[in-house]
Amino acid sequence: MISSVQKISRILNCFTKDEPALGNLQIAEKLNMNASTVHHLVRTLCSEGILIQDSQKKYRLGWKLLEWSNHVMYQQDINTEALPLCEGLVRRFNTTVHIGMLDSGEVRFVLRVASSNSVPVPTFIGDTKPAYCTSTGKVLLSFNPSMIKPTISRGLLRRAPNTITCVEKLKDELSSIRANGYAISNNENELGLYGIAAPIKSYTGQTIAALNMVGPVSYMLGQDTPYMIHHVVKTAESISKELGYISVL
Amino acid sequence: MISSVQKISRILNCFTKDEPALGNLQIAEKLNMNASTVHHLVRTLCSEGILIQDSQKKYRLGWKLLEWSNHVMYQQDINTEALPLCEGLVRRFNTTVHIGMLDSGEVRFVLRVASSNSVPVPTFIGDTKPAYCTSTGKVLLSFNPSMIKPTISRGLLRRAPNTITCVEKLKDELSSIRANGYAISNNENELGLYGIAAPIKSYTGQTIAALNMVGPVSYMLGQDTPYMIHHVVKTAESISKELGYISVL
DNA sequence: TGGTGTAATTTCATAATATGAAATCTCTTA
DNA sequence: TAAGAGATTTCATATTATGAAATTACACCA
Repeated sequence: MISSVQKISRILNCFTKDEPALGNLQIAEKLNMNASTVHHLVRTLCSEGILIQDSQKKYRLGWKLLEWSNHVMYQQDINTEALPLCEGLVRRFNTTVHIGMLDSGEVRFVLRVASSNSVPVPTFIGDTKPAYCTSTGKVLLSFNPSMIKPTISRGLLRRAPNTITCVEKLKDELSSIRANGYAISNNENELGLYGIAAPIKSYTGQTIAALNMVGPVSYMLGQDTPYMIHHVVKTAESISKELGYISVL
Repeated sequence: MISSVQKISRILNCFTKDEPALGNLQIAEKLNMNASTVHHLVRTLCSEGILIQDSQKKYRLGWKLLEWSNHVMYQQDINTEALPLCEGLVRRFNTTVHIGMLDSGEVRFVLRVASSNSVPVPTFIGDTKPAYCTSTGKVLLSFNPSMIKPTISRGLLRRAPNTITCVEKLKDELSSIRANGYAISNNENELGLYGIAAPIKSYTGQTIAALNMVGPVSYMLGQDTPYMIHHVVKTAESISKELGYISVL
């Protein structure tokens, strides 16, 4: 049994950066659904502003999604408080900056800031990545120890040359991250990427999110890395100070 | 007959800035729907990431909406190209800046930039306002003459002391806006607000959106208004140059 | 510890809505 | 202007959503 919610979700998922506009038949084919069924759904989605139909009769994601996304709680706070600080980092280092949160034992990216100068990095808002082999995830785990066991129990698969696949080594790594106040990931999740992450804390002291800056290994190591780390940590601290409290995820 | 799309849309619309978290019964009451019906929908919405359930069992808008909103076509381009320029305006003048597009004869705001220093202005992304009595709308109308007639035919209601309610006067106003390259709205739509708007054009020369800067009348007239206008126009031109082409709405 | 109240969640027979094959419309291209 | 491709509509039927009532979960308090 497939519910209407799932059908709608699938339809909206058809639209991507590479295919921002789709015709009725294109959607129906992609989803292996009947064209008239899709048509009914798509028409109603249009009438709600969730899709719009452009001049070539292709459908596109609509303004209603913008409206809703602006009410997503953490997004509100992040836009007001964290965005300008993240943009500062991007400008200073020509990198890509993310904010990630733990979601069911994985890292979910809720903010991404890059510019046309940023060294390109393939990440997307809403994506998840494993927690044990990303700088963001390791920060979140080290400051949320209750999540360590469930993460480990799913297994530590090798994903890149330096992935930590030994439970004991991971625990040691998380301890030193907790001690240092930041995490590094160098070729641990994706070949060629180097990330720095630091905790963002609420007023209760709980680490609710992590600030992350990524770039190609060669680029990042060609910079003054300690200086970068210092700025990531300081920025995360500023965000923590400003954010106050977020209760979600 | 009420479709599943509408039901879902209504549920998501329940979540606002003021009520970012709602329980099952709260939603059911608001919508006058059966609690178990709402529950079924809400559960599936959670499993798709469209809602999330927080630690107090309240539901909130979820990360999936962020993901989709990032694929909304104009949002992509606007975030990359226009956002930094808008932020520059906000910083320089301590105002609130919008980008609006024509949508079925009304102005739909697709971007809003403000800061904690901005003089507060009550506007929201996704909102619509009448075209004939807002600076943004007047710019869009004056550069898209085919929309003038349908707008007028809905009537020109007085909404504030200076609303233009005479068709001839509006046509004159639109001509001079076309000649000047910018529009002013002073107490025309909302009491106490003063707006400046300038056209954003695609490479075809078509005006596809308008840049708008608003503030309280007293604040705006206390500044160097011509200087502000100059900057709004210049910024809109820069965005036009960068944006290239947007085909939606 | 147990009792009470509130809200979330589940169940399942029934009511209501979604489905899809085929017909029709609407462009675009030759 | 004819042919083709895709969008759109129709309507009898299949499928899914609905909601009253039962159950569970949990917080608060004596």
